[in-house]
Amino acid sequence: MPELAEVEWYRKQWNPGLGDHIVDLSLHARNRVFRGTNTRALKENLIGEKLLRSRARGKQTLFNFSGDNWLGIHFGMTGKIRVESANFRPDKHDHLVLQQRERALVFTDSRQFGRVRFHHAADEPDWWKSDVPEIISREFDQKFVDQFLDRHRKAPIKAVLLLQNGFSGIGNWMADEVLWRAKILPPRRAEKLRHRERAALLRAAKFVAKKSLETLGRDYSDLPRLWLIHQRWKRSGICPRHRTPLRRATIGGRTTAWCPRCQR
DNA sequence: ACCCCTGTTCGGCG
DNA sequence: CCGCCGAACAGGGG
Repeated sequence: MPELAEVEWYRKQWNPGLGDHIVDLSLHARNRVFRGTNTRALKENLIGEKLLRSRARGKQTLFNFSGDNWLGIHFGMTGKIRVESANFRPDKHDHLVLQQRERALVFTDSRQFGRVRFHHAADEPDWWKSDVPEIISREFDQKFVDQFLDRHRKAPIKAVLLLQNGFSGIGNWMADEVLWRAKILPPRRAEKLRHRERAALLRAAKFVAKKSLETLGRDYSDLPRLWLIHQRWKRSGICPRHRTPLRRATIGGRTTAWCPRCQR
């Protein structure tokens, strides 16, 4: 599921455990989600510590524990986190369980495209440090978008929207939503976009990010009825504006849906 | 059985 | 060297 708003919602799922100690922890070190991670250090350091706070940025999350401990979770395609009761027994795809006295904090990922990282130091981990502005921030402005499009001028705009160095937290459905709202045809090369279209792209990206965070990100309630997302995976999806049948093709390696009448 | 998938990385190739 | 693109990763669902 996870694009920025869904990631924000997932992040909050562990909130019931804020302020409580980790009394035990289970994981399988060989699982792919722990690639590159020192799982022994993770286990030895985290047990006995308290979950203090968490953050989401783009598709990444960072959980901060007492004793200078940091846990980073990326959800990939199928990762998710949730809370279970204290007597929870992990199933096959429950790769990490942080046991607290009153509950279990669980990370699940059937396909294991996600990733769990660990860092033990006073400072934030290097892999969390980033200069990429969040889409809803003031730093994500026309100048930033224009420069990013110029750096990827030969790529289809759909593919550019999926690059996390520029459009942090945008994934496949959000990219289609943004292009539909900005009325831009997904296969067009970034260099072909006019000033007016670049401005529309910026506006649409901010709008979709903000509105998604206010609905999905807050309590997983429904996105506005007239958004493209409700149509894009239907066999005969239609444009929410005027019911024109949507078109579909693979662009930037991903299935893409668009309205041939609205988007030029 | 076969095809699809809201993500990322890597190697080939132009 | 740069950058685009398809394959690979791995499993579940239609």
